[in-house]
Amino acid sequence: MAEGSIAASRLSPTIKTLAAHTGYSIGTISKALRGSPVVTEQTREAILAAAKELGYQANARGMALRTGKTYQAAVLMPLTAAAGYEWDGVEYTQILNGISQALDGSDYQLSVHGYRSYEDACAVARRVADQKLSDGLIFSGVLADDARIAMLAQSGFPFVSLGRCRKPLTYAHVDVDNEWAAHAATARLIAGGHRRIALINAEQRFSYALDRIDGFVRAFREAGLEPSLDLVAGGDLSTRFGRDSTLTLRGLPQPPTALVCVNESTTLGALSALGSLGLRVGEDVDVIAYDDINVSAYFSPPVTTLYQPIEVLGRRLGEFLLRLMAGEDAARLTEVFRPQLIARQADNLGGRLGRHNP
Amino acid sequence: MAEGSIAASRLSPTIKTLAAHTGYSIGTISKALRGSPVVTEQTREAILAAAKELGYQANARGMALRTGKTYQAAVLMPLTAAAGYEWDGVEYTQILNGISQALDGSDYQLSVHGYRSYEDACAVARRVADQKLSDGLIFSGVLADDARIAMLAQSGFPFVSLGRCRKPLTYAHVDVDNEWAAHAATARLIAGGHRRIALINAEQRFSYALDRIDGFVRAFREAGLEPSLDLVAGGDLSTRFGRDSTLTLRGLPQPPTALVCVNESTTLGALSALGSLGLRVGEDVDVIAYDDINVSAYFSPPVTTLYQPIEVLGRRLGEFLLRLMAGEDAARLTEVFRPQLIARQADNLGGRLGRHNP
DNA sequence: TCTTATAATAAAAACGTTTTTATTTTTCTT
DNA sequence: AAGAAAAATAAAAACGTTTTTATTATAAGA
Repeated sequence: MAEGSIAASRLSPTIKTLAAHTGYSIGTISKALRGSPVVTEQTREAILAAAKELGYQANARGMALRTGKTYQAAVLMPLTAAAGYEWDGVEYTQILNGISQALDGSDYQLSVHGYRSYEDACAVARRVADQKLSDGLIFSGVLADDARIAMLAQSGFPFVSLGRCRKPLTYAHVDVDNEWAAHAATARLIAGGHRRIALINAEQRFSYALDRIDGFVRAFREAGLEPSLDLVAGGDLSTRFGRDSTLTLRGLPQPPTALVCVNESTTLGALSALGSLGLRVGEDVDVIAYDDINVSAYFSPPVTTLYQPIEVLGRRLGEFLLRLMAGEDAARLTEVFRPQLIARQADNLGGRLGRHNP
Repeated sequence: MAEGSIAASRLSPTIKTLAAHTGYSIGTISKALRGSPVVTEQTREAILAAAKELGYQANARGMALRTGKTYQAAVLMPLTAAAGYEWDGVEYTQILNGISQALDGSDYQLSVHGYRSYEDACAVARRVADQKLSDGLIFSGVLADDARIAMLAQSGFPFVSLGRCRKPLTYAHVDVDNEWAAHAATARLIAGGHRRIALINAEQRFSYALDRIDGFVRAFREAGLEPSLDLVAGGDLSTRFGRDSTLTLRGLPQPPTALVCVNESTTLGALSALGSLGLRVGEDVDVIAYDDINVSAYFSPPVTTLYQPIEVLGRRLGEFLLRLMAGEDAARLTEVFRPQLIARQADNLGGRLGRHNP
């Protein structure tokens, strides 16, 4: 008998197998499995026992067809195949890591949709929502005025964004307090005596790039100084960009004495540039980096960072999406993280400051 | 009339909508859409036109239920949430990138399944295959004797592995010629005069770790030398491991004068360790790194690497999986890539070698 | 004890496809 | 021009669920 049921379960058991095995109808089986109160406790137990014995697992496609749900949680992932940009998006592993952890144990599978440009991302988001390719969506790289947020918020499709746009819309999101972080880094360098401070930043269409400039400017203003806005470089956040922009900035008549780098990729490029210029971090130039994959400690020398493990944000993204899909109100599903300052350098050039600033 | 059809397509059109619109039966519609030869060219055209007009997109769940296919391509992704290991798996973004590119335009969606240990990976692989959660599977981190390969090859479930096991099985795979790469790096250092060479390697249960030791040993043997096997360190490939093992090795009575690092993460750790020991790359110690995300050029100083963009492997993984799922023979779907040597250092300590080797 | 309400379960319909079988229409033979 | 063969299409069944509706068994009320 045991062998019989094992043989029968060769091709995985369906609700019909359970029906045949228990004598109940498939409708009753379904209700018992879903925990409907109309079925007797005794019946449910018998069905659950049979399900366990046969190793029954509900067929996701059958459920999906009937309920209209997909049991998929989609993530938009930037694809950058261009040579020299291989570092771009290294943090995505950690984002997916976090989301995957959050989804673990839920009924949802994680599916990844690549995109190659912002326009592409919008098109993919629209397709996912229109065709109901998933029950919810997560994406990052939010613009100041982001069409995805506008579109999805209006259509009511569940989504959580990593980053906030600058429109007064209500939507679930997770973000880093970039204004605060840029302010903290800049203020620290100003306190160390720096006046010519560079900000190696993202392109200004990105919301977080603007946030960082805001914080950068505020730090100067609070110190009663004019911000060195001519030293704000905007670009893709590749290692190459970090290197090139650092070289360019250091070539100016009044070069920066300190750098604020907004991710680890640009930091690596900046350090590479400083190295090839023969400048030593902590002596000739100070660097403060933003770090989300805990890599700055291994640079030589280790640099001061604002550290916020992005995997934590990923986990929260996943949590929020699950809660959103379960019907929770998007307005309550928002969180902004403040990174932690990890001081590894004095940030005052060991006191030798003042050469460029009388 | 136009407004009517647009209004009707509010909730996406199904095959029934097309039937009503064209007057044909749903069976004929289906056949026309699938390109069956039994339907008249004229009919097909009419149906295709209607499909286009209404913006018809086949419902994946309906197809999946009927055909038993899932239209999902699954990837197993290692999750390492432990602090200090955030760099672990940075290359996964590029792997997913490549796979995603390959899948682009196909009917398959990319789904990601996380795992936390080898045992977990086996369990997930089994679940994916048993429950038909996807039509095919891609995974990496292959062991010398890998249960996933054995299991999947036997069951006939389509899969492509990134890496080869050491059992004589037939299965689709993509790999780097690790034996060749380790040999190339080691031979180059030997030619530079080095005799005490360290290999910062993965744990020896991994197939590629053994491959690298093979190449390492072969280089010594070909030079008529005894391999410095006491300088082979095995561990997780984290930055921390790279740092710690370098510190340990350099503390030996006869420390290595050169390091071969098997990925960029360990390289960063090793360079960090050398920096804090006050040793300069290219003067006190030579380093050759294996690099798959093109980052070594930005280290200070840039190190010589064996470069193989992993995104290319990812793309091939995706291609192979598609072809496998289309029925192609696994035996023909294998490719081994030889990385490119990018010389950025002399690798002979600028000639000052010989101190440790009389 | 006989209705009647209620609880428990069974049966049927539906989700959107593909595929098999049945029917109608057309074309070819003679 | 009638019948048979072939072609084209329609109808029905099936995939595995959930949900609605129908039926049966039980309990309550008089």
